[in-house]
Amino acid sequence: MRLFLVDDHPVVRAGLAALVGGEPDMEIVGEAANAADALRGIALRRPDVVLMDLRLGDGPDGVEATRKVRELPDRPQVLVLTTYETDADIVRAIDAGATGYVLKACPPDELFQAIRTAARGETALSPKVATRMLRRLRDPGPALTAREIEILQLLAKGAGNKEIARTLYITEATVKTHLVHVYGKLGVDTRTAAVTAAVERGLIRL
Amino acid sequence: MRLFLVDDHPVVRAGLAALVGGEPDMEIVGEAANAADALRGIALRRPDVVLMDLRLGDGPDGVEATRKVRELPDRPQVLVLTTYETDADIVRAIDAGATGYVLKACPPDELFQAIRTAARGETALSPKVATRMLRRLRDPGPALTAREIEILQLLAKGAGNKEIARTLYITEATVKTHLVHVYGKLGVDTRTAAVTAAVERGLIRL
DNA sequence: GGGCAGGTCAACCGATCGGTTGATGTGACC
DNA sequence: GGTCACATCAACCGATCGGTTGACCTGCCC
Repeated sequence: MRLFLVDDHPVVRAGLAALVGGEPDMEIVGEAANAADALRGIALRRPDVVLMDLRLGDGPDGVEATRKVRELPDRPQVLVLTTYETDADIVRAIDAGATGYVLKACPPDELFQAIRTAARGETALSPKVATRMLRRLRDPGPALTAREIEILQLLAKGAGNKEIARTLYITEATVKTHLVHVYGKLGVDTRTAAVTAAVERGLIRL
Repeated sequence: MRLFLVDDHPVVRAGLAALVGGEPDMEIVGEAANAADALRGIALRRPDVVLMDLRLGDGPDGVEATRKVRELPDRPQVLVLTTYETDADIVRAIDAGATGYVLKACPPDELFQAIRTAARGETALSPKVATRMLRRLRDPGPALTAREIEILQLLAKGAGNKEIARTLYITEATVKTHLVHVYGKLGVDTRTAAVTAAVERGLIRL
């Protein structure tokens, strides 16, 4: 099994290399610390599975990188290996074509299993992640619209309704309507609480 | 040089072990994934330097662990090794008795240097961290009071002025006065913007 | 064609917020 | 003793926000 590592932390790359070194059926054929290097390296080394971090320091993030990797001719499997477990991160990664999603905090055996599962093209999720996804399925929750997210992002910047209206080329009345919907969906009743709730759920980033 | 690792990510612990394994003057005498195990292990193994992550999953965080480690009879040096680089994290760690502060994203050589520096009891800072600290020195910035931080935390929960007043046993007028000060210090003019600014500067956590 | 969800807008109200000025009391520091 | 930072409170104003009701249009699915 040929693996390619994408992570901006040298320590993590060394750790994966060390752990994988103990598995006879796995081999690391390359690594990269950012999206651009990763694309080049993956096209060249043609790994079976790419282990991808979501935060990559400067430049495009892991989600973008995943999307591009999945557009390569070989379509290598991408297993996201990251620290974060917000719904939005998970959904965005899967949506970008990731085959699985594993947390760095998971025990090594779980990671190895996930890599083997991903190599077969099957979906591999950390138990914690799987639990989270199932909870989402049982309770789909609010599901904000794209417009509402847009409003939230401006809200987080501290913009007033008037400013939001100007920015989005709509009237203040419309902004207020959207806000009422957002409050309802997030179960809050002030703009500030809406922002923190949205951040905690991974709907927006600061 | 006897090292002890404290990090909740098995991958990171493996990475540090692998990297340090290449340095003849270093030896890992123990590791732990949480504060309680760390305290026990460190008291037992008596390392020269403790590599400490700030986020440790459940239980007390790295700052608390650092404080307790520094209260042990041997007073081992603590080198904080983490992903985060907000001013508040750095200051809290140093304040808790950390000898140095290094980012996981740094190249291995930098890390080794920092470990050796810390072992001598001298302060070791990542260049990125050092730059940040110097900027803070040149431009001390706002420096919010404890009371103002308290207000900010309630603000982040979406509390209105009336609720903040009730919670802190002061009048609404006083809350407004504090808020005016906070706005001025953070360079914003709405409560929502104050919250995001405070989060970005690491003054409060969500 | 008939829903239905999403987006847009209007008018209105009371409550809250942002900003101001001015004041008092308390510690710390020199 | 003076001064300075911090925290506390009051009264006032205009602007903004939260909440409501009702309306129209579009695109989509059945």
